[in-house]
Amino acid sequence: MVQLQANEDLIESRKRLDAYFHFGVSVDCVVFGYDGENLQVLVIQRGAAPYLGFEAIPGDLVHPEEDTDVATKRVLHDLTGLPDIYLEQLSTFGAVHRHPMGRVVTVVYYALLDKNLYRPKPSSWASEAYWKNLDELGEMAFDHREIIEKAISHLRYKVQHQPLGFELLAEEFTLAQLQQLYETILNTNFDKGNFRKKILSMHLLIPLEKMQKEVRHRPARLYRFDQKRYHQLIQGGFLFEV
Amino acid sequence: MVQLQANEDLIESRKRLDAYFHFGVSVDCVVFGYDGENLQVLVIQRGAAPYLGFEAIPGDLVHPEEDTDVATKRVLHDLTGLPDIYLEQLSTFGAVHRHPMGRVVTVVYYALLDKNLYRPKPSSWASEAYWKNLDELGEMAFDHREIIEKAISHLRYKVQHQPLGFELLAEEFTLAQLQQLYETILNTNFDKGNFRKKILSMHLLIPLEKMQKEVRHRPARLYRFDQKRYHQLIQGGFLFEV
DNA sequence: TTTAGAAATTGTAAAATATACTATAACTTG
DNA sequence: CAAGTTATAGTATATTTTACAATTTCTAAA
Repeated sequence: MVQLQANEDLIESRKRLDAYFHFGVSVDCVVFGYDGENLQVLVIQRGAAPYLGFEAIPGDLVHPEEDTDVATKRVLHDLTGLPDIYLEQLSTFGAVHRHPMGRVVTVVYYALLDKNLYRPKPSSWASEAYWKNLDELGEMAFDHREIIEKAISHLRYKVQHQPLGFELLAEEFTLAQLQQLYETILNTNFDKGNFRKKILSMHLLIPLEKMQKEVRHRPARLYRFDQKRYHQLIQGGFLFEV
Repeated sequence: MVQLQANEDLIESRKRLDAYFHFGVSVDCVVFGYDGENLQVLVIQRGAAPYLGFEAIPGDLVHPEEDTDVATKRVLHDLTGLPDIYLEQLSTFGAVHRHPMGRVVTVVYYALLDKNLYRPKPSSWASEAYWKNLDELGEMAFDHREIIEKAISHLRYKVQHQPLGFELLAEEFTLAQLQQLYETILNTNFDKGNFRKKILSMHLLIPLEKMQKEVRHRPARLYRFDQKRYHQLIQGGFLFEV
């Protein structure tokens, strides 16, 4: 095995490279929610420079001694009060002048969640935190508009090949609710009977002995997504497809 | 529209945040090649500290005034002589101690190419540049081993839903070559006749009036991938599936 | 109590695809 | 020309998808 160079050499090299070590790194979170009708994204209003007063997605600089994955959860919690939810990395944006205060490369994560489970509360330098329909987005801070667009197209693609959608629904849901969600995300229509058959044939849903309540028509059966089964199936080469 | 804060305020904020601006950002490239039998990855041997003498994937620090996308092409060219090929961003690795010389967050890109078209030549601080079979990888510099693993599983996934594989073959190829490639990447076997029918039924291949040469048996027809047709089809909601 | 309305759920026949083979064609080399 | 090797075409069956139609089950109004 090859030896690492002695420590003094490293320090020497590092001095030569000092000009390269003036980047900031930030994390930004695109958090998707769903209100039963529209796909939404969590935005904050900035109470600090730059872009004071602008809408933005939750994000902030990474601490010098902090993994980016860890920073994401801290930042999201600090700004919006959301707890430790599952975030997946989307992409990194590294254009030179994307941040007015210096060179900042941002690592973008995204998450999907059931709106009814969490209520965002602004804190730290976020003066507001609320949900916004995708088609009502206006100008935003930095390149956040572009970031959201990329997250949406990623979501559209991914939702067809992986059972992501369930994270946007309550734990117990009807097939019609699931179908409505897919129709919203993918902007299409499915045949009711065929959608049902397709989804049920995957055996990824556990039918419950409970029915929908408070509807003015025949109530539908409630289902729950079978996470464990899904992981078993993909082990065996199963491909999810809507 | 909200006004940006005055410039002096920004400078003041920046001073408070200076501790956050000591990151380095690097780019790393996982370049896949295919020799007709094995899937391979382009590695260099490091001729500079740290990890002097170790194998690594081509990568280096991003310049202060350089987009990450641009840096990738520069770095790959500087180290291996490869020209401006198409690279796609894979993921970003941001663990605190992944680089011994300081905090370096790396943005990883990957590319697929036909080995016969380009011959890597080491330069700059790369003392060697060569192809290596995936199953012959040993210890590598930094977290590059982990990076390659992630790139492989990404490739395996992606190749099933997008016609990526063609970039690993010569421009003109036979159906058997294409099948062999898919079998290698996905580590399965397809029925010859059925694979042929499936692929041809997508109408993504242009049959040429040319035949394979220099084989000791009946020569096969050559095909070319129809990039234009593919883009038309996905516009209309077409889903590629092997 | 009955009935209309609204979905949920089930069923079905035809069309399209996938699968497992078989048969034949076209080339090279001895 | 025969043997070897792979390409290509074909086919019959099983499976899945699709486009509907029919039936069930609830609420709310009559």
